[in-house]
Amino acid sequence: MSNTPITLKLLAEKLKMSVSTVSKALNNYPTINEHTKKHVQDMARELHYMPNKSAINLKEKKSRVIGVILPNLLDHFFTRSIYGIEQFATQNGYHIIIRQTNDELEEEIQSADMLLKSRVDGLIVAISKNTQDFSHFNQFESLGIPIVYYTRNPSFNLNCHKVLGNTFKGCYEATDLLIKRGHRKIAYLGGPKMISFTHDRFNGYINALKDNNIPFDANLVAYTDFDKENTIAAIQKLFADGNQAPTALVAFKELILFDAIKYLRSIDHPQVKQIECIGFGNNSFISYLDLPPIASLEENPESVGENAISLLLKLIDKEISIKNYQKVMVDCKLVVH
Amino acid sequence: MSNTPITLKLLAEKLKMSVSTVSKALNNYPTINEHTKKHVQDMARELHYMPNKSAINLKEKKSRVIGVILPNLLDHFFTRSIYGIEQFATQNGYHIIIRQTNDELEEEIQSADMLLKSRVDGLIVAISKNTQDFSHFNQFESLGIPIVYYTRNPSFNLNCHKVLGNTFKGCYEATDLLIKRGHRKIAYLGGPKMISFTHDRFNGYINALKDNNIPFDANLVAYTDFDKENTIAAIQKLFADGNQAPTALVAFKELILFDAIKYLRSIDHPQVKQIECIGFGNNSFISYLDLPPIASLEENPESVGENAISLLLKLIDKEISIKNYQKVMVDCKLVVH
DNA sequence: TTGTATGCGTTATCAC
DNA sequence: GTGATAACGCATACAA
Repeated sequence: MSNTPITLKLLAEKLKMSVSTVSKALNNYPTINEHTKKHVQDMARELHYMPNKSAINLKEKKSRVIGVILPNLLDHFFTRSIYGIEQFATQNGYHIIIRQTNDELEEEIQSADMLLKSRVDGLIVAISKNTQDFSHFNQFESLGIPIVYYTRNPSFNLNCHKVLGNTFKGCYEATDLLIKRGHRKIAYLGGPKMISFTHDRFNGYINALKDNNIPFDANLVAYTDFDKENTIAAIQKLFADGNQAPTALVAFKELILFDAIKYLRSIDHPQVKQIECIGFGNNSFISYLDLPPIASLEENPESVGENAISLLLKLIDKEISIKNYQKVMVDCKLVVH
Repeated sequence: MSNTPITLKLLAEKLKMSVSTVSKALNNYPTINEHTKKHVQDMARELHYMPNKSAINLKEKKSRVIGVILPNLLDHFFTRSIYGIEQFATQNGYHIIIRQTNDELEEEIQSADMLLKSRVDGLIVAISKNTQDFSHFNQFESLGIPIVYYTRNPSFNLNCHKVLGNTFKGCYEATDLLIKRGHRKIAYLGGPKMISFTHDRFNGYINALKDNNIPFDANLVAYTDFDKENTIAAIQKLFADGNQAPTALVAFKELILFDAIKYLRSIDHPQVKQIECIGFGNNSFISYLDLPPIASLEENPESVGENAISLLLKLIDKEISIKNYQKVMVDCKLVVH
């Protein structure tokens, strides 16, 4: 029933002080007497005073809203990353607006436009699989609104802030494990070439082969994206030559492996039960699969998200200069099932 | 570079009008001349004028923030429902704060507290599996902050606004389909008894049996929650008597079926490949399973979420009186795989 | 039909 | 150390 929220003015009246003194006391101004400070703060706690965010934002000319652009919330990686972002944002008095692009550049552009109009204080972006042109993000930079790119990194080294998984290391360890288990024909199933899915992971794969003196075979490499047809085409390519067919697979995403195995079973591939797989994801559904990957690369999406927003808030607060481009790497973990 | 956002004042200066006229023109006040209106609106569009949300919220004494309390974002149902909520909220100028309770009452209470302090304009809640006492939500009601309960409904008929899936109908159709496929011993695997998981679904099951003249057998009913151990215990109970073991399963959640099948395989149950299952969920991972459910009950979570926030906004805007308790049902759809 | 003045809750710049 | 006052951007009661 006491439905008038308590304001500074009310607090001041109760305390028989001026609004400005109360404000300063609550904000720990050095010029305020310690005794008054305590008095004010006690009363504020007692009356459950909560500052009005809208008033502060108006005063500070901030929206306290962060925009997050990502391809898809049905991908567990992004859902989990949102969890990390949301937690950290809330703790720091920010809200987030999530926009899904369905991995389409066109929708990414629209999302950027919408978020610009929403006056976001900063942007966290996982680019779409075909984002090559970044001009739709220029307007943010020119307004001094910082952007942190996360998970997905433009292949060409754009000058930007980024938070990425250490997929090189992850892919190296996965490949190494498969080699240690006796595999020699290990295929690599890479993702969309435009983004970081490719380079770091591929290099990890290559380096593990090299360090174990296994010659690289270009026939054991294929690329796909998130479309099942492309994955099947890639698998067909890898298994085209029955004699040279791989005995193990490393994939840029675990989901791809599920499709791969499903396809190999559908064509009754004789070796399907022997093939060992590892991919990025560590999906909890693995435990229900008949032929599960032998290990997973846990990407710690919550941590990636948290690092992204943590960096973004530092940029917003100008603790880090917007031109001082940062690159943060988050480790993957090889989980053997 | 033009980093001073355009305000009403600037607009008024350019137009050589007063701020209030401009404001009224943009808000389509009837007292404003049509010609001036058009003039103002054209100029606003041209200069990309966007009203400052913080100022409006301050003026209107609203936070334009909706709190959403739910058990878990890793459950696809909730992720998808958030999608519906988020879309609708954004379109109407609201933001959402999501709090996960991990299905724990204690965390639910903390979340409610936190959201109250955030001055949310309304609340959307999916209660935890052991929420029986609702006193932590009383403070909202007494401040006139509306609450819509969704998906999970307190068993006892609390006077409240709710948006629920029509699980009765869904369960009826699922059971009916299994009967039509020749099953007579159909087990029902129910969820936590405190919430709506139980009653409506169970009644759907019972009614389908009755309408098909199949006697009800209490041995074919078991209850579990989201813990695997409890699910296994429930399955053990159902399959304790080899001769009377069910040949089909209806479950309150599809995920439960995955655990059930996994367990039955682990004990080499002779009939495991013949058992036909249906549950609520329609998870996309089904296509990777060796022994998938024969059908799924698609709950349309996006629609449930959208209905919840749509109702909530009407309550906030007082289009519906807060005491005029609403109940909205969203249909399920039986999807045969 | 348009303009003037006031206030929403807070912080900051002065003056006392 | 403390208090009056202006300002943030917008909406509206009231005056013209």
